[in-house]
Amino acid sequence: MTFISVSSRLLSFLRRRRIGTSSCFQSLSIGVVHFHVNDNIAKPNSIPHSTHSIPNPHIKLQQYLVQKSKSGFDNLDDALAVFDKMLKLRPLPYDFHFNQLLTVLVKMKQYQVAVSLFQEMSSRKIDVDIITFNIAINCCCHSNRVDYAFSLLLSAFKRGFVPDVFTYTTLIRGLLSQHKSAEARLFFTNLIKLNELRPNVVTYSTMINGLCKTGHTQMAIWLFRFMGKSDCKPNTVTYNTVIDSLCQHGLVDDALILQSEMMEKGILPDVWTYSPLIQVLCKLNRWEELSLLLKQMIEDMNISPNVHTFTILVDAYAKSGKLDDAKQIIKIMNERGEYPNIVTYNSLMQAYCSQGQMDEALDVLSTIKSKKMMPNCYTYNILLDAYCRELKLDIAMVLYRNMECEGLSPTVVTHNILLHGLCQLGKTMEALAFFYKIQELGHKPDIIIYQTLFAGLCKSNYVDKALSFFQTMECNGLIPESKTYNIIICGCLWNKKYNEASKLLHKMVDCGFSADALTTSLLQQILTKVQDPTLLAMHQKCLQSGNYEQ
DNA sequence: GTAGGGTTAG
Repeated sequence: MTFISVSSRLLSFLRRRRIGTSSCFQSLSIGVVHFHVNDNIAKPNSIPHSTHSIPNPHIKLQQYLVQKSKSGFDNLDDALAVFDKMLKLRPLPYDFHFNQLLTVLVKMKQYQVAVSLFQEMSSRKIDVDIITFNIAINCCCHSNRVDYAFSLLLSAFKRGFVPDVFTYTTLIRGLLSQHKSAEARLFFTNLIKLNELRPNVVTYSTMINGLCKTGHTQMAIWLFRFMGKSDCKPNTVTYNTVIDSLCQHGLVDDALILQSEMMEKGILPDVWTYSPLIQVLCKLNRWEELSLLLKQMIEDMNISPNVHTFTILVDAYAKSGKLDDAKQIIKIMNERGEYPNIVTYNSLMQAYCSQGQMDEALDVLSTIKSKKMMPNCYTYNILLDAYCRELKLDIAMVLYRNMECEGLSPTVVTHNILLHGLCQLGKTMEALAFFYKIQELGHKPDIIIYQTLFAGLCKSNYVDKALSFFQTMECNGLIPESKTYNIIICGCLWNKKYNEASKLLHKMVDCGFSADALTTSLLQQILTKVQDPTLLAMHQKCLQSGNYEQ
């Protein structure tokens, strides 16, 4: 069942409810209670007022589940065995016992298993409540089955349950996580209009986060400001979400203003408030402000950086060539018990690689292994890239084969690094063979792989081949970017193929690309060879907009 | 029982 069909049915369901069908829901609700009373199997269906009325096996079960909700199950089989035992228990455990078990599975991220148990419970007509439905709906959303989540919502309606703010917030998050932001917005506003939902701080924060993540930052900020004027004020999570989004968009000053604002309002920042701010200040080389912010965080607010925060610092120092500072951070991490993880070590490794200190980089690999950590694809890609840049393709290839021995599947990034390495060495035919080979292995080339291939082919004067692959790429549904055009136009000019270059520039214009500095320069070169009024107009437009580099 | 949870590679 698709979302659209479920969604439209749902909204009509809600509308019907607004037009005086509340009695229908009431009777449905009574029907559910009636079902419990007359059922042959003795099944308690609501939480008893005191523990005196809970049968002894249920008390033991509850104690066991409370313990498991803290520690989790060692493995899935144990959880399933408990479920089987619960099914055999007479009288049957209460709905909240089943909810407890499902919640443990959620904590173990066993979403699909939880949904299966929910289905099993439904088929055995075991009593559930709206919380059970909410857990199942949440699990569907986490498994990217928002369509099934909506069909569960319909089932809940049909069984007389009244969805609550948890149900709707979960579904909104599900839609947003599936990039269905338009549907989420419509769902959210319609529910409010129909008085079905009174959003709480989690609902608003969920919407704001989803809007930020789907590129609707302005709308997210509008909603955030709307919240500020409403009865439901933003909390730390809400502020963190917006601050993070502003940082992602490079709007660090706005983010810093928001961080001051939250403190003035008495909303305490946490480590997650500071991490994106730290990251963006590092990126912009605003070291003095960074040091003030770190001082505020650690000394004034008494917030300790976590592994994530420290890793941001290691990476920033590494990228700025401040290798000693990066090493110092690692030392502090070890002293404070915030031990470096694979990401931290990868950043450190990159620092050594960028300085050409390959022996030290390999030492980091040994450290990773000695600490019983598993190198990941990033680890190998960093090393492979460094060796390729040093034109040591043989070593890179050995490492590439090593990846598979360690159970790591090379990614499209790995293949691009090697393809680039082959092209750099002028081994164009080997590069082409490698390009075919990765496809035979089932890897789909992306736009960057194609760009590497085009650059390699053009460099070796195989521009016709590059043009032919350009068509193949488009047939495969990949949309060229302005960089893609620039590479291939540059190749055409290099090979004196002015008409082909001109055609590509026309195509760029037709596709709505505006010329950047490189395109403008290429355009100028073509105009010295080809008389073309359209390109001339384009070039003049570029010069007027100041989009030109010598 | 619902939100954030973002760090590393081409």
